[in-house]
Amino acid sequence: MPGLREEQKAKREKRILQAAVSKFRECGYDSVRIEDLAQLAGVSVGTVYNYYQNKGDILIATVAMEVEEVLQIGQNIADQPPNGAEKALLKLIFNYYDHSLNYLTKEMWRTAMALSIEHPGTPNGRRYTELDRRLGQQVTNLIATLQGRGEIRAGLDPAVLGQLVFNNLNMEFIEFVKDEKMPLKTLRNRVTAQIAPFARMIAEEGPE
Amino acid sequence: MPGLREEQKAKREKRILQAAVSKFRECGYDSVRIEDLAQLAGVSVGTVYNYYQNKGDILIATVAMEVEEVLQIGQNIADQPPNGAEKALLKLIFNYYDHSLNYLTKEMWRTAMALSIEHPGTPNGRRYTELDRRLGQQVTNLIATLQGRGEIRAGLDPAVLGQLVFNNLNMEFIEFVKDEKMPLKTLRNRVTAQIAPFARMIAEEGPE
DNA sequence: GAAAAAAGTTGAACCGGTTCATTTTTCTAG
DNA sequence: CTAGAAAAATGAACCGGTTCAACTTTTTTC
Repeated sequence: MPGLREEQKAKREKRILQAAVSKFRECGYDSVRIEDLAQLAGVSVGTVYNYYQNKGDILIATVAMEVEEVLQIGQNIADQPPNGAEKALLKLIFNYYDHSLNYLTKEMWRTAMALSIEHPGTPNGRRYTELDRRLGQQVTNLIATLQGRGEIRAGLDPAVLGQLVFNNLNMEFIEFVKDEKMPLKTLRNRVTAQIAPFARMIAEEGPE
Repeated sequence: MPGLREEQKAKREKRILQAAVSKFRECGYDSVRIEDLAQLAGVSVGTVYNYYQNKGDILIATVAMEVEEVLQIGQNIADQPPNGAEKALLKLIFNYYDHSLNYLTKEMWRTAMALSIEHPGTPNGRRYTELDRRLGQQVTNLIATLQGRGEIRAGLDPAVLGQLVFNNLNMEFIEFVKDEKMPLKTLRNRVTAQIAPFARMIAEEGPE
């Protein structure tokens, strides 16, 4: 049997996370105090710290839920991409972008990214970095699939191209969340402007 | 005449910045307290805040000094690049990388980057972003110069290529500072692996 | 089912960045 | 040279994330 203790632990952890998702979205990460979350979840401040190492940890947990979701969808796209390097790459990338604000605000993304850069060795930092790695891997997988189909030049290393594309989509996403006023459409346009010529180049047959 | 007040203000600001550069390098950004800087600079805590908006502001000021220096050197490279897209791009990029740890530690870079992402609207955040923009512009300028020489395909937009290259070198630099153990050599190798094939592609003549 | 052990909860205290009312220093007018 | 104004310095107090010793609840043992 599960045991009373385990049951209550699970319930508390969930309540804290739910309080966080709702409060962070409503009031913004910075202005939400641990005390607010504790109150909403019906526990004490100390208990919050029994379930999460620190404030950032709570945020990363919510970000992880979101990213797991796009990774799931991305899996299908990477496995069965549409024809054409440009179309396939943009489909995968737009999948990431279009879901990015479903549960998270730009401020939450900024904070999560800042955390992973500032404290890369902490569990939170590592967890976010690991999610990034899996996203990058998915891009590489897509490119490998396209190359297997003969839609990308044979001489190019999928891992290198994948990293290049991922670095780019990630950096553009950072610029997107840094600017509260930038609409998704602009992000899509910017990345299209960069990926389109790149896709053409890696798809072309070499000169001779 | 300059006036006693102005003179003392300049002297104090400089002393605070010097205290910061030395303490941040020696003890690490996080573990240095404003009180430590104040003490070393011979002023009170409140006075530090008269000269800098907050702790991050002091860091950005030191980062800015470093970046201004590489921008200076980069100017010459962008104006008179060596022959060959790959060689020219890598020369500019390695100029950035090789100077990056002259005055700053990886921790200082991480904190500055995190700051600019987390608080993009603040003066500090904007200042760092502006430095990034100028670095990116320099890459674009280099590519435009190469294109003018006929070393890069005429059909490609230098601004797009520049952004693509800069996004990549910037992201790889972030990975570099996130990993305390990664040597500069590894960073150079990683970025070379990505820039080399890219340079070949944008230099090639198109198919027909 | 009672006692001891283990696990978990609690909130007051700590810490360091930041603020601001007060005091000190410098400048200006007469 | 002095009084008043302007500018700047000061450090105690504030604030919120984090810690931890004391307390409560659950589980285990006999």
